[in-house]
Amino acid sequence: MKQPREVFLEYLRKRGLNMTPQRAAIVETFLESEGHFSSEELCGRARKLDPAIGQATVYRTLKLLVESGLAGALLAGEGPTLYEHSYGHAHHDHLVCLECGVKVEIVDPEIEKRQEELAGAQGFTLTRHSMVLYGLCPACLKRMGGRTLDA
Amino acid sequence: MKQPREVFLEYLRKRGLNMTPQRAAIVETFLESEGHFSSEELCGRARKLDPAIGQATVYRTLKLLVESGLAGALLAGEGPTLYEHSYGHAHHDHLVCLECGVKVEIVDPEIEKRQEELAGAQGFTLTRHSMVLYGLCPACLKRMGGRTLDA
DNA sequence: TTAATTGCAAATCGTTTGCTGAAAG
DNA sequence: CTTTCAGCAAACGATTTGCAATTAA
Repeated sequence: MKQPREVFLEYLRKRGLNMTPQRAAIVETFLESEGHFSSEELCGRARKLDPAIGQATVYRTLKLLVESGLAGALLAGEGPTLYEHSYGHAHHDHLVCLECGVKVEIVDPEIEKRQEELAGAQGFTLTRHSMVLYGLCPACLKRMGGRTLDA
Repeated sequence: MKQPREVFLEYLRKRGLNMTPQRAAIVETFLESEGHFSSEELCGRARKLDPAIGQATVYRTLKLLVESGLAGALLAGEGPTLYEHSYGHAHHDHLVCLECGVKVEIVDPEIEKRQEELAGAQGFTLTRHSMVLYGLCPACLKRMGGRTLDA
């Protein structure tokens, strides 16, 4: 499997785009970041490499990262879009705690298979999907005791 | 099963809120609307009953409709939030065509069950979930022939 | 009378875009 | 040279909010 930087460079080449110090810094920062993070967070981190980097450039580069297949975007209904690594990662869905926001990645071939079947039954060809399960994580469940949830 | 207007009135009462002509017009319009629609669309329709209704009031009333259980909100990653009837409707997920935007509602007890299992395996208690399958509907599939999709 | 409600306009928030100078090939 | 880029600030779209003037109970 090619390494991510190579994938990105190839993507740029294919599109007739250039590598620049800013893009390099952002990609570098992206590759070093773990979990889920927003464009703004990434910008903050990238500025440690180059304080002059603009938020707009980060947005533009994130778009390239997504298109190149290195990054995945989680359109959170609430708040900013979160990004994550997607190169070399199997597709996964998310389990989110409504209290503390912790996110757990889950994979289930059975659900994936059923999704294909359901789509097929309607004559659809699936491209992608998003599934997010919301609830309470074990820690919050314990911490809140039996009280109701209405955050 | 109580009728929706009654449900809404009870909800208002319980919260110490008042019924007003504007709320009545918006609820009425909501109940007559089918499928998925945005706050703005609903506002446009409600103005046929009362042209002075403000967009802000529609947003505020939609929030009440959701809280009362009459409406469900689809946090579309793209564009405005779409609303639909949820009172007396079984939970369902969505199948969306990336080309023409048509939305099909799907229900599958098997997936619902599997979701509970997956969440339980992580110690989570599920409150709700959202699942959206994206792809091409039969019509677009045919219309586009074998061409690639990169809209 | 008294809290709830309205419409408006201004404010937010995340994200995109127009612009002008700078830089990559 | 000729695009492509960068950074900035202004523009955007959806939604929320402050406010002063009504209105419901």
